[in-house]
Amino acid sequence: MTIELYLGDCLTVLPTLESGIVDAFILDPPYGIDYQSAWRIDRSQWKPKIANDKEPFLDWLPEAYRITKMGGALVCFCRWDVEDCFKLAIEQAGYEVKSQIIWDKVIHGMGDLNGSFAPQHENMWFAVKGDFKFWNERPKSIIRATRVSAEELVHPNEKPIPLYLSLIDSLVPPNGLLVDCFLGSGNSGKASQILGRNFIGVELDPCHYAVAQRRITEAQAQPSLPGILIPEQTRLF
Amino acid sequence: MTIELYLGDCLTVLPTLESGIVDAFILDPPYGIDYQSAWRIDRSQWKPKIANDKEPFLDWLPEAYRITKMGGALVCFCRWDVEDCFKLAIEQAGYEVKSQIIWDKVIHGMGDLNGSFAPQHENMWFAVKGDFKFWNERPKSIIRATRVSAEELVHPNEKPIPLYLSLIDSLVPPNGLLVDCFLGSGNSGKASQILGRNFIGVELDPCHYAVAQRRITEAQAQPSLPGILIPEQTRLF
DNA sequence: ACTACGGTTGAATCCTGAA
DNA sequence: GTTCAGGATTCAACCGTAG
Repeated sequence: MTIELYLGDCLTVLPTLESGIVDAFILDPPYGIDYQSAWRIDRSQWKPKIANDKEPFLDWLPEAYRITKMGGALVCFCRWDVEDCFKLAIEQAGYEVKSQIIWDKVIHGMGDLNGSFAPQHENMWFAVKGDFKFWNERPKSIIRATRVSAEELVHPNEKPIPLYLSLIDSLVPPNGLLVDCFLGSGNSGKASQILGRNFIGVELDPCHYAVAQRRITEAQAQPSLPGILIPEQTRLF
Repeated sequence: MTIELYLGDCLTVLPTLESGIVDAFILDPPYGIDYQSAWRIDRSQWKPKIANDKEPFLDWLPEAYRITKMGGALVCFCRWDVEDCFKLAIEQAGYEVKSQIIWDKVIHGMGDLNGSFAPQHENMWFAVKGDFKFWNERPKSIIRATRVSAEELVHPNEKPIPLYLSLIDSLVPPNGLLVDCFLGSGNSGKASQILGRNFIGVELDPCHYAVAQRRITEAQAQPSLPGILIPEQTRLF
């Protein structure tokens, strides 16, 4: 098993990688950043309501597609209010979107307290290049995993390790290669290491990179991990 | 409490209603996927297709918006692969989309067995007209409710009563008015009756209308109802 | 009252071959 | 070429019945 970490911009790192080598991308790109996008897209087709003229960052998609192998996959986190433009961009890069995956965060967030449902989920698009088959069991479209608690949080949009464990176990076969070019907290890499999959990670921010590198390379003996939640049933009405 | 049921097209019934009287719409329009339910070898057991289901049906939205009161709400079911055009149409009618609600069906469906996550959820858009406030508790964005069992199923895409109970309880205050102009099985009306909210229902198909009418007006003494599921926690990894 | 067990089903999707 | 009908397929949850 190999783990490679790069400090740098994915737009410069991805082009250095060979075509058709990646079994799966699992990543969590910025939902809205100040960036002058080179992405050519018919804006009349989507109406992202992103504050401060910020835009979803999508320019990495064509390179990601290039280095994905035939039969490989992509999982891209996105919030419900920007998911339509992510979906369009993923399709325009060449992928076929096959499923919407729901991360059930178990513990809800805040948002508009009076006029919106308490946000207890986040979305992912599952897309494939060519003829994808699950190497093992077929997973389900809802994955329950408790949010990382505020105290342990090292990155503002950190996703929990059990969530990554579930996704990686479904999508990356043994000896397969996982790539995350928005490493953030490094949890994708840590989960990849736990499951023994090959991993390439890229992170732009030196602070986040240092934290991620420490976490991924730190002692491999892991204590008990918090789990994916299998719900049981109780009556309410 | 009043319950009014109309046999007819919502495009002709809605215009006869007064403006600004509706607290909430909760409805389940044709998705536009031309789905054949319960595909089985024994053709006599096939459930009927949905009428007018070649394309998402959206023309009712402007009239729905007109008769919604300021501070009123709309919940519209849709599937993940058609939700973007529903969202756009809801916004174009004048509503503000505030939340994506996930119905966790507990039991997954079939779909592409090799290359898609087993579909275990359906989506709803929650949208408001003007300044909406929950009259009671703030609900969460994921609602778990087991699919209607096959024997009781009277409509191919019947949604379970506990799901409606949860939504109505959140969105329609006591003495408020709920409207569903795609009545189908009539479960929205039945749930409304159980909770004592005023209700207006419209259904185009005479067969579905007859069944819905019988169910809604039948003896009000209800036995114990199956429940919304509150998941508990189990470790997997 | 509880457990065990068999039967049934799904707002699917792909593929093949006919029309 | 293109549309359409029909057959094959998974698996966890649920129901009813039997013990």
